[in-house]
Amino acid sequence: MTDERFPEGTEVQEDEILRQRTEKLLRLRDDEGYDPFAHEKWIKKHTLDFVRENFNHLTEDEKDDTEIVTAGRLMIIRRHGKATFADLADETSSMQLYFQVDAMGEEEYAFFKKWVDTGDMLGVVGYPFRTKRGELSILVTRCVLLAKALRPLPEKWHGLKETEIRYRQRYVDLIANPEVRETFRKRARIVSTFRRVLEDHGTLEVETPILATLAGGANARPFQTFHNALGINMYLRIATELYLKRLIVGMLGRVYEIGKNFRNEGIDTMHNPEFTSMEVYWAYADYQDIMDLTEELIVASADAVGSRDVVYQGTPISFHPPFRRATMAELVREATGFDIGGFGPGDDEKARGFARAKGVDVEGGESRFVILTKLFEEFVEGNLIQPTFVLGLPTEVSPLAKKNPENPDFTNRFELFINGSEVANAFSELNDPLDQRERFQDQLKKKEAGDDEAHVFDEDYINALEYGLPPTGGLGIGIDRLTMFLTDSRSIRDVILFPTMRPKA
RNA sequence: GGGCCGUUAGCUCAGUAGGAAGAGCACCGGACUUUUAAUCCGGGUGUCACAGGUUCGAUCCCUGUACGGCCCA
Repeated sequence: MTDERFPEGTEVQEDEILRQRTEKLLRLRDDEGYDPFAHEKWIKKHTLDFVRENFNHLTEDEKDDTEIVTAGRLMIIRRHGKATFADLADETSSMQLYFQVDAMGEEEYAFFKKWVDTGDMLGVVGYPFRTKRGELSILVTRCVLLAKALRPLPEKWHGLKETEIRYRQRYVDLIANPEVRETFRKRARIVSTFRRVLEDHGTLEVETPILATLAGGANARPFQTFHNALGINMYLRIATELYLKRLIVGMLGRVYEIGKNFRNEGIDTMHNPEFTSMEVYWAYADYQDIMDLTEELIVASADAVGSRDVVYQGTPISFHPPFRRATMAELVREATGFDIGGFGPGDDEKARGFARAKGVDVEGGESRFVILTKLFEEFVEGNLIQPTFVLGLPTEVSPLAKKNPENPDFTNRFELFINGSEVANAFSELNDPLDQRERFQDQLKKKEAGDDEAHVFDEDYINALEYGLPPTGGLGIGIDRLTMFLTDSRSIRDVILFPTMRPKA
């Protein structure tokens, strides 16, 4: 259906409010010669927060002579004939506006009354005052329609709840739910806290390829794509690790990268196919130094968004250092009675039997170290509610970590768990190129045995190690998950502005 | 991948043991110069997610599909 008053090709929506508002916009242009979309800028001198902070001293019925020039979105209008109250919201706050024919003049007030609707973007000039009822307000002397809203705002009292619309049309969610804006501000504060702490430690921010011919550095299936000009398959990175360590070989000393990784796996409340991680590598440091750094980053983030005492979905979580530190072997022994120390090289089947007896799914070829890891995942992980460093992960599941010289079956590695989820992973980096080659070969065997999440063999990375990687400590932290816990967000989608969604239709 | 739940007006939600689809807010028209979920008078704006089936008749019952949510793997 088309209408000759709409530009060629414009589809007139069936929605009644959209149609009315669009017609109103066209009448505004035709009848008044006023185009709200013609404005290029507005000199906004004051935020609503500024007004609130600086004129809070005003008492009932008191007005200040400071001229305020501000702007924002009109959220709600209360019309009373020749006077109108409205709530204006901007990026900092919101404030009541008072439009009065005496203060604005007949013509200007009539224009406002006839053409301005909720949702519109409005430039406002006026004076701060406090109403008889005690509400700090702006007495408007002039208002300028800066952009017209053709679609109605969601319900003023209940807001927008429908998760599907909230995620797909985040802009509506952000308009309707100010607490969502606050969550993303907190996320930004966490990220900038990371940058500040890392740079205070002399760490250089770098950028490494997202698009590469190999996707290494983690156990995960990558997204595949194709480069037309080169005629080759390429992958989206699953981790930044191997590139960053090449930079340590290249004598950059301390480097970090904050950016997106992509893993081709399922979506749930803890996983989004693209997520943000921070990885950092320090030359000459070991995993103990990195544990201290991890604690510092997380405590500073908690401070930045509010408090070290957090309640996550009803569960109190304390971010007061030091965090608990325990080895995987200890934790599994406490939880299940499985003592890895009692299982020798020939005891893999015995270990599998133990796991089967505990009801764990066992395929048949697992080593006692894989069984230890499975028991950890099954019986320990979910109970680590308070921040806990889990140390001493088996070498077999840590192909990039340096072995513990006292017990080479285990590595100098830790993972940090919060609320039962892995938030950080760190280790003393394996820098022996001969050992690294063997580890990659083990991974290759796993891949050939059908594990399509096994690490890829990266020959150039070995080449880099052959030039000499100094002893190095490295860390990866999942920014999204940390943000969830620090903002009491139930789903990872609540801390990602535009989460991955299946297209409609 | 499996199980459970959801999808009704722009938004938040009712509803029908199967008989012409409802409320509040929003929106439209009118009144109103201190309201703040303003109030008062008048107006319902809908492909009941989609496609089949059962039935005289389906938003409701059945099957399938799509999208979303939660739990599990």
